[in-house]
Amino acid sequence: MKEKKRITLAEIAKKAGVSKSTVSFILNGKAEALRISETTRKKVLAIVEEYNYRPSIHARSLKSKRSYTIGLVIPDLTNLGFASIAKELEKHCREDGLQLLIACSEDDQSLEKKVVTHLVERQVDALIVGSAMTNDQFYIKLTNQLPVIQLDRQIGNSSLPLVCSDACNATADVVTKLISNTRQECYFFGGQLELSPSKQRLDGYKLGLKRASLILRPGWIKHADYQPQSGYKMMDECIKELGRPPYSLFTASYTILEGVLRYLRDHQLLDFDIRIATFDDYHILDCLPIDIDSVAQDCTSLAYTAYTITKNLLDSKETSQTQFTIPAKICWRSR
Amino acid sequence: MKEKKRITLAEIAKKAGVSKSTVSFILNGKAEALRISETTRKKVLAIVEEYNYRPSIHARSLKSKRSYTIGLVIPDLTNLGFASIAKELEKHCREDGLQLLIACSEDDQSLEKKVVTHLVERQVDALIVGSAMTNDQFYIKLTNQLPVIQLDRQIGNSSLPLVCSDACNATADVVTKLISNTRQECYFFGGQLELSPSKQRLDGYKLGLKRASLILRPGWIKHADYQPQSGYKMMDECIKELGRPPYSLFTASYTILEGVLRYLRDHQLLDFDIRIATFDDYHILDCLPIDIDSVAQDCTSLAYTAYTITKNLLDSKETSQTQFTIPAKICWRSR
DNA sequence: ATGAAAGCGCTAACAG
DNA sequence: CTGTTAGCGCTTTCAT
Repeated sequence: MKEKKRITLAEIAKKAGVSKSTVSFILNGKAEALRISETTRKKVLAIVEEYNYRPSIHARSLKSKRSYTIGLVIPDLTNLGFASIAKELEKHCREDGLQLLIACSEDDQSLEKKVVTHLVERQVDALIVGSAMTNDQFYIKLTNQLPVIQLDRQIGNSSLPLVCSDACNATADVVTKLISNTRQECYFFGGQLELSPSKQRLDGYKLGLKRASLILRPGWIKHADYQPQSGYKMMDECIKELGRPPYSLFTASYTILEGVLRYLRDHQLLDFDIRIATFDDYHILDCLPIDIDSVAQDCTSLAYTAYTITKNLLDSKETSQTQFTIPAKICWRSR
Repeated sequence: MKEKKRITLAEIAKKAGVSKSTVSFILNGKAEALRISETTRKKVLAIVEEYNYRPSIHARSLKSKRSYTIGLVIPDLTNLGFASIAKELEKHCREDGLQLLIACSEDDQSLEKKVVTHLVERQVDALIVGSAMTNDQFYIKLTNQLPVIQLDRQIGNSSLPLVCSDACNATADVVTKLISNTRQECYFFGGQLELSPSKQRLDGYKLGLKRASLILRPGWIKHADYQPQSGYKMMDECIKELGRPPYSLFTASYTILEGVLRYLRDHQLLDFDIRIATFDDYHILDCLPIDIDSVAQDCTSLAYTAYTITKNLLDSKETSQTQFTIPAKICWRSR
């Protein structure tokens, strides 16, 4: 590996017959502010072009105290929603010459602290987090070093900048529809209640019941985590309690739904007349024997909004609003 | 944002009453090589600890010509297989104090070049690519700057280091089983033939036919790309040709399978007695009315192997073998 | 309108 | 065994 040494600013300056600062100014768009002659500018740019010069990001970072990177911490890259968001953010960053650093927390608070610390040591200029924390104190402390933006999940009722979906209303709509089919029973299988999206989905469910004038019965709401196995187990419990599958059911995530479906399949209940709706949309829902309405988050918009806030904060543009709610879409499939 | 200035090497050295180099050596594990006294070492480490000193990665990079980052280029982060690999790689990197930089190419060759160029400008120490190229010339050129490792896809028959699944054998097994159920017909729906995994899957299919002593009929093999719509379309064509769904079918990816399933659903054919097997494993396959055998790549092992090769190349440990084939697993579901 | 020069924080060769 | 010192490539203030 013969390190093909890249050309440096100094060499460009020499070739152009000007000083390093001149080149630097031109490259950083400070040419007119300093009234550098058009001639010099053109000449320098030509040489830069010719030698395909690229400034060293590290030298620049060292000097300017910025790393031109943004950290993204999410629970899990294999979760389609977070992966979509990551992909969008990466694109926006790249288009602006930034680099996105992605790290996963596995929804483990201590691992989350660890990966965040790593990113901070890497001098990320800003941090976007889908946090598993229940307290924003850790992030508040970071706040005097860099902007921290909450994505998809609110930590407690933290006042840090936030972008998340309006899960409540869409969930309520879907649940109301679920009930409207003359079913006087509707279960809810959810994940960890400590996570803000869980609360919202539950609130939406309750609102849906209310709108359908259905009174919540004890036992209808089950909570575990977002693993498929948990969905399986909740279904098992539920059936043990009822002696049959519930007439209708809202699952608070696709993963929980998977567990439920697997249960139904394992027990040959896919034909049973059960109505299901779920949070999260996946293409495969179009292919199932059961028609499942779903709430789809607008990942593109979540990512775009989070990115915009981050940029504004980095440029320390004063933004009055820092908490954003993105409407969720509903994919209707039920008749 | 009052930039809480972090403490520097120089300050640590002063506090410890030693020189910068001493501290640097101690921190870089070169203490014993230089026989630095245990006393000094302890003292320095104590101070480092006390002030929670962290070296500036940028200063270090500037000096040492390494960025302590590895670039990963994949077609799409929302593809579960690639996301799993990315997640594993990120973990390995983090544990070694490296940072993984992830970028998506969207399977677009010119975008791929662009993102690679970005990563190279960021001075990544190595590059792991799931490439959409058909010619390795672009990467060969990079090779004199940094190690390039092919992941999951081989570019042409490039001799660059490579880690990929043994798709052929597992596919053959699954196809043989598919046919064994006394069906004398077996279709294949695949993606872009230019991509090496496509070829392998096709080879596996042919091998499977041969093992089952079934002669390939013209028209059985269809190729488009890996989009669900393509699966839908291929199914449509197929049914138009046959006047009924095929008796058995191998889909070369989960996405193609989705398209097929959607077609079947849209046309109320889910009950038709069709046998399907697919490449890629997803939990949801356990929940479908059709029992679909699937070939599952071992992402953990793919990632681990790729990472190990990369590390060896970075430490320029001579490794004789640079091309690795990871066995794929089969998830049997059919009776 | 342009240049000189002082670092940013670290590594490593060289000198003691 | 430890200290001195010269950069790495860039930004930016201050001169000219």
